[in-house]
Formats: sequence, C-alpha cells, structure tokens
Amino acid sequence: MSDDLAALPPVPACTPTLPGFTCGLDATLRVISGKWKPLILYFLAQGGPTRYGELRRAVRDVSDKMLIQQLKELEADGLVTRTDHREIPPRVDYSLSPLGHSLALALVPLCTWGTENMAEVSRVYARRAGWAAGKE
Amino acid sequence: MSDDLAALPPVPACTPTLPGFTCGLDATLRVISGKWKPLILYFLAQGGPTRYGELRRAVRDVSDKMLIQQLKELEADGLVTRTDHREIPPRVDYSLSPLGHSLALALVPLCTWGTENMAEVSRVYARRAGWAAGKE
DNA sequence: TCAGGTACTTACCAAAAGGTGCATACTTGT
DNA sequence: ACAAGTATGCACCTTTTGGTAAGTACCTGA
Repeated sequence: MSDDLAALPPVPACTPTLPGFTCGLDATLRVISGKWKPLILYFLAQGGPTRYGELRRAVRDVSDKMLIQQLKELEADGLVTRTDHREIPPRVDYSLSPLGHSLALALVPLCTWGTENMAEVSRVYARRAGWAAGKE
Repeated sequence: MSDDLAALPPVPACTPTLPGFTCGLDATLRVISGKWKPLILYFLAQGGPTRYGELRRAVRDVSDKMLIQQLKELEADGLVTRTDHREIPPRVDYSLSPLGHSLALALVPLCTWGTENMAEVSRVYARRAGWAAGKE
C-alpha cells in the first residue's frame, strides 16, 4: 500500500508564483472558502443565469443573508455576474463569468470524488455526528 | 461571452446518491473544510511520510493546536495515517492513505486554477484587505 | 384591503474556528 | 544543571462565521 503511492501520478508541486500565497491551492482557497460558495458556483455552472429566488430555493438551507453575502463576494471576486433587470417587482439574475466557469470546472473532480466516496464519507460523518450528539 | 459558457464542457450534474448530502461536492466539502486541510493533504501528497515537526514548518503560519486538530480529523476520516514510532523523544510521522491520495489528486485542478489565476486573485485580495484595513 | 411574492438590508446573537501560552516527560547538547 | 527540541494536551480568549427575525418598497391576485 505504500508502493501504491509511489506508483500513483505524482502531485505537481504548487508554485508560489506571487507573494502572499503559499501556492496556487492557497490562492484558490481564499476565493472559495465560505460554506456555500462552491455549491453556488456549481449550481450556476449547471443551469445558466439564475434568478435570486431560484438560487435560494436550490441551495437548500441557505438563508437570505448568507446567500446575498456570498453572492456579493463572488461578484467582487469576478466569479459571478449580477444582472439587475431594473424591473418592479425586482428581477435580478446571476450567472458565472468565464473565470467563474473555469473554477467550476476545477471543482468537478472534487464533486466526482465525493460521489464515488460518499459511502465512506457518510459513514465517517455519521460517527462524528453521533459522537457529538450522544455520548460515545 | 454568454455563448462561451454554452460552448464550454457542461459541468456534470451532482448526484445526491445518499441522503444527508445534496451532492458529491457537498460530501467532499464536509471532509476538507478547515483552513489547513487541503494544504496538509497537498503537502503530504508531494513528499511521502512526514514528521510532525516538518509538517509544522512546511505549512506556514499554522499553530500546533490547529495542525494537531486537523491531523486528527483527517486521520479519523481515514485520509491520513499516523505512525507513532514510540521512541523517546517522540517520533511520529504522517502519510496519506490511498483515499487521501485520491482526494489530493482531485485537488490538483484547484491548485492549477489558483496558479493560473493568481494575478487576478491577488488583485482582488489586495483590494479586500485594503478595504478592510483602511476606510474606503 | 390584505396576504404573498420580489430582492434585498439590518441588528442582534450563538456557535465555530482559530490563536496564545503554558505544561508534560523525556532526550541531547553545552 | 540548564536550554532546547520532540509531539502533544489544555485552558482561555478573540475573531470569524453563520443563523434568526425583522423591515423595506413595490407589485399582483383574492
């Protein structure tokens, strides 16, 4: 099993191209950290422009405050585009910028990994949850 | 630019195979959320088994408390393996399990994305930081 | 007229995440 | 004898994150 690792494709080194980031991964993490951001990005990547309300209903359990906040940050970071149709009642929709879309594509392997290993993950998580709630 | 998106490879839908997770991405996020986890995984993926102290020095700015804590969770989640050589003074090293390594591989695109777009990210981040520190 | 929907904003609070520093038990080097 | 290093544990505290509930300005349908 230790030989496995040696045989697997080596993980490319992460170049610390710019100061302030230890590596590319670090840079990416700064932009997608936040409970809902990856989910928002991924959802937007699947359907096209989406109205606020739809998004709200799609990303289950998110509150208005959080959704708005994360959307603003994503917008400030140039990952999503907000379109205000300036109608009354309000109509606004969100879509991915090309940059955002490229990030969403980079999320695909994570999504795949999660799907493939969901059984493992859920087992571990059930243990954690039970351990947190009950006694042992 | 809106046609761009249509032309790009469609992001595969995320199957909610098991209850409790909205999709695979969600599952993955549960396991790697934590300021240092992706960095730890990635570092371990590059060099083999690593002693605690080395790891500590490698992942810059991490405190003992945090590093230990995250390592424990990663271990509990079956992503890293802890080997205590039961020596005195203490000698312990950490390495990736096969599952952990597969996850590290899934992180590669994120790392690449960050490297490629580091200029963008750092610009945005500089703005955020300055805006937080200064007044406007 | 009144409930309900739109896309938010704000104030207030709880929980989680994270940091600092001290302690341990034993070693090696000075 | 004493400082320093090893891999942690623990108590205390601050910062960040996230949630709840209310309000806004306007519209539509009953």
